[in-house]
Amino acid sequence: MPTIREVASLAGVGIATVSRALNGERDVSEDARRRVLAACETLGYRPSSVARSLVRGKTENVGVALMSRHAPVILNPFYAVVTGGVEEVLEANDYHLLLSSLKRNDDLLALAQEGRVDGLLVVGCDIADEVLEKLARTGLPTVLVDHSFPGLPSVTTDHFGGAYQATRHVIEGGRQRVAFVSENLDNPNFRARLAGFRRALEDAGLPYDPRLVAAGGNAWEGGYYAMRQILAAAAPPDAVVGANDPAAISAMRALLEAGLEVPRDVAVIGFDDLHLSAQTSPPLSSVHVDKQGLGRIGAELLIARLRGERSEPETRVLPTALVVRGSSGGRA
Amino acid sequence: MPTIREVASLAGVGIATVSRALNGERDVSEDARRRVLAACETLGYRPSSVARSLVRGKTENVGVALMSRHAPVILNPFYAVVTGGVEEVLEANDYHLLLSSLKRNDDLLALAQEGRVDGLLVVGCDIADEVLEKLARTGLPTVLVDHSFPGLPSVTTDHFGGAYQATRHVIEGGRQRVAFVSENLDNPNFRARLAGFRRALEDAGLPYDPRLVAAGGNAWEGGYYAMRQILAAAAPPDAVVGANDPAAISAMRALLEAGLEVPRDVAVIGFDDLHLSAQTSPPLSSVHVDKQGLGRIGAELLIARLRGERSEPETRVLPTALVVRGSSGGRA
DNA sequence: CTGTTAGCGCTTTCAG
DNA sequence: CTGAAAGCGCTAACAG
Repeated sequence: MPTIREVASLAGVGIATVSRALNGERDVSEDARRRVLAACETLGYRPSSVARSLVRGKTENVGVALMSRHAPVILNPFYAVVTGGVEEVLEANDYHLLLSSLKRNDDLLALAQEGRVDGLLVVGCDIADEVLEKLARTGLPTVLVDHSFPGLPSVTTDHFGGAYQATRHVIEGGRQRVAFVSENLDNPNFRARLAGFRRALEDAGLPYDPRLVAAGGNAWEGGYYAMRQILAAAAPPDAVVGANDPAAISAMRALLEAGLEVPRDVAVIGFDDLHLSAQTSPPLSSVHVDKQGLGRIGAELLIARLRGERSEPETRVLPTALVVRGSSGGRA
Repeated sequence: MPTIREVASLAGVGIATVSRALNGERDVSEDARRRVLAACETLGYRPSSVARSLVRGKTENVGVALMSRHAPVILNPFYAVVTGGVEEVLEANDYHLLLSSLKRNDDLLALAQEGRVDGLLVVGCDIADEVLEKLARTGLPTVLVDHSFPGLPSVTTDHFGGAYQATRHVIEGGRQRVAFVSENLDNPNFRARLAGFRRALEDAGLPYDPRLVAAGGNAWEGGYYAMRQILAAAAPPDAVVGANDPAAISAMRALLEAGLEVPRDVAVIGFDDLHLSAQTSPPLSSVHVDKQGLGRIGAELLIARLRGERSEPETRVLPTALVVRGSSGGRA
């Protein structure tokens, strides 16, 4: 790899002039600039981004850290779309995207402190608060996506409101025994969704029956097992709200196996509105989450911060939208 | 951010000792190492990866360049899975993944020459040969994924063989008028698939009718338009081979609209075996492509090269597998 | 307008 | 075993 010195000597100028010519400053004679450019061309020279980063103190890299138990993370249809939104904005702003799937909490701090990136987008809510605390203290510009934490800017979804919408929707369709299935009930986002579900029940004057709420494990099949638990514990519900689409979809399977028909016997609605949800039969109703917007806005927030335009932690909550398809239709 | 100098003075040693202690060399007294580690801890120090990269001449970053007309590229279900495979291997080998979606051919060369990455995985076959030529000349360790080019190591799929399998499959099912629908016929991979299709026809003693081959544009709906073209130009085929799954799926829609039933009237089979293909109704038969394997093996090839273990360009062709589902079933 | 110089933070000889 | 010193390739004052 040629260096700036070789370019300088070939062009017959000093290295500072090469630097100036390449960085588009105007204090360079047309003649010198031409010679420099020509030398770069023949040598195939490009300034080393590493050397440049060292002296300028910034890398133009943004880290996207997705923590998940399911690796590789990019295969998760939710996060893949979020990442797509991030990608779009970073690219438009000439930042490079460093994709990092964190196996251990420690990896995040290492990434934040080794100076490989100018800022960090932390996606998902599987990060321990204690790590977030330390992360905030590093001072590295950071934005949380799909998660929030005091002291850190973030962009999230209106989980409570979305679940409220979904639940009210099935109730308005005439359902009275509404169940809630989830992969787990620890995830803060799922908890918020459950809270919205309960509030909707309450507002409709419907009783809350704990036997109609279950978690079946952190996997695609979680909803299936949750549904079976519910079916085993009580009389079948006439509606099911899934904490997310996979939970709802796999719950449908359990319903089917139990001889229940969707939506005739049981209305089903999911949450997230993944692309694949429209493909099930019957097509799954869902609560639309602006996944790309999450990524896009997260990246925008971070970039504003990198440019020094913003400082105080800012929180953005994206609204949801009810998407009614066949699975939550009225009774036959 | 603390520097090595601060750590050194806090620990009461020279910076060289700090460096040695942190890089696990043994020429450091237990006592000194302990003091250094303690100092790092209290200061929250991590060596700057940028400075380290500059002196060591490597970044531990690997670039993944996906060129596509469809941005953001990660939303493409094929490449997303390929990237997942890459991610898995890079992470296991402590490389960071720099995701780069190239808008212009020029971006690739810039990425290759600015020293931000130690090696490059170029995914997809939308890169101009002339750019690949230049890329090879940069000397940066590079592996092509899902594409090949003389002089560059690569990992690809047996497109010809896969299409041959698919076509023979429908012929063995008793079909005689087999069509081929694609997004375009310029993409070298699609051309290879078309060639496999033709060979299968030939080997079965079936005539090749150009009116049964069409391209409908580079979009999800490409297969739909291609199918309509074919339906308009000739008597309906009794089987359709899609150059990829999206083409096959959208072709099914055109068939349906024309009053043809799948698979009774027309057998349909795709190529790639995307996750979503199993969800259509009837579920789409397809030629399975080991997408994760493409990414995984590409990354392995690159890493071997970065470690200096390999040198001569090596080409790997991954086999395909026929996946029979409902769409290519026998006539009713 | 231009060249010289001093680092950016680290690793790595090279003498102690 | 350890510290001083020399860069890695570049940018940014600072004098011409």
